[in-house]
Amino acid sequence: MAVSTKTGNRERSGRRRTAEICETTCVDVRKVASVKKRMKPEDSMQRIAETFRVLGDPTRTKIIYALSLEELCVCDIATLLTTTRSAVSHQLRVLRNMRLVKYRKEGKMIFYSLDDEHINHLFNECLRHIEEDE
Amino acid sequence: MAVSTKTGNRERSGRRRTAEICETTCVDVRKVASVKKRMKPEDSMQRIAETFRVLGDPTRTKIIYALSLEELCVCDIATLLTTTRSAVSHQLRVLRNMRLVKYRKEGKMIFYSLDDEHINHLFNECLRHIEEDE
DNA sequence: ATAACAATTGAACAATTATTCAATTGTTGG
DNA sequence: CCAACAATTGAATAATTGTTCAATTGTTAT
Repeated sequence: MAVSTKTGNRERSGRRRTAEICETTCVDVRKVASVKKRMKPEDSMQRIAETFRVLGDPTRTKIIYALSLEELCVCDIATLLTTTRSAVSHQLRVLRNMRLVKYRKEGKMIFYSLDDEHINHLFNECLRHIEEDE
Repeated sequence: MAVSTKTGNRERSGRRRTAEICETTCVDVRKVASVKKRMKPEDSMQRIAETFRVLGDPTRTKIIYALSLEELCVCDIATLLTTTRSAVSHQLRVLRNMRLVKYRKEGKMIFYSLDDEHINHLFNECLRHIEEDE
């Protein structure tokens, strides 16, 4: 949770004045204001963070990559990743909620696939990043 | 942690046979084998996941975006995000370890900036994804 | 040298979250 | 209708992790 530092959270230390000055002397006020103006709105940032976070779990990462190759059912994915159907199902729900995957019912089986091509691009861009240097 | 499901982890339920059959009947063995062959190696997956995970914290997301606009010192960032220098410093370390940001010393101040352009691309691709539908 | 201060670091705490197990839902075939 | 089974769901547990506070490091100016 974001908490303001400038407000007196050092009241009890007895050296309030020094502490407060310290908070601001090195700040380039003009620069900070300029960047602040150009920042994306808070909720956009939250959604970006959430998207990355969802892609940032190894199990989900693998599910996404597998689905970029082929449409698969829950059982296929569980077998592929050597984990339980339950674990896969839980993670698929997260991916569904973020609209990263879509599904198609066929009898009692449900086939999952990627929701759109952006996710593929994101993935490839990330791959390029990690494969690039050294 | 990945744990095999096929091995008898239902031994005590007394209905082992049924359970085991259930694990495999719906699996398209051929398809799974084909996907498995085309999957990236385990350590690549881990690094991709880790990269996304690091980008997936709101504080870090904002730091990254801010640095894509301008080179900033720790104090600037803390002011911009209304948080403590300590919190920012901790997160910058994470970003440094992942080689997502680089820094430059000038006196007792340290200026941070993005390490390469890939991160910008990743970010823009993600923005396009969240801004696209509805 | 010493005071001032930007930045880092470590430990502790609180919160989030991935997996497991068990139970349930919904669909198909006998 | 009932048995079989693919998939989902909820609760509990264990592990990870972000922030805070306090202390420390390293640099500059007096």
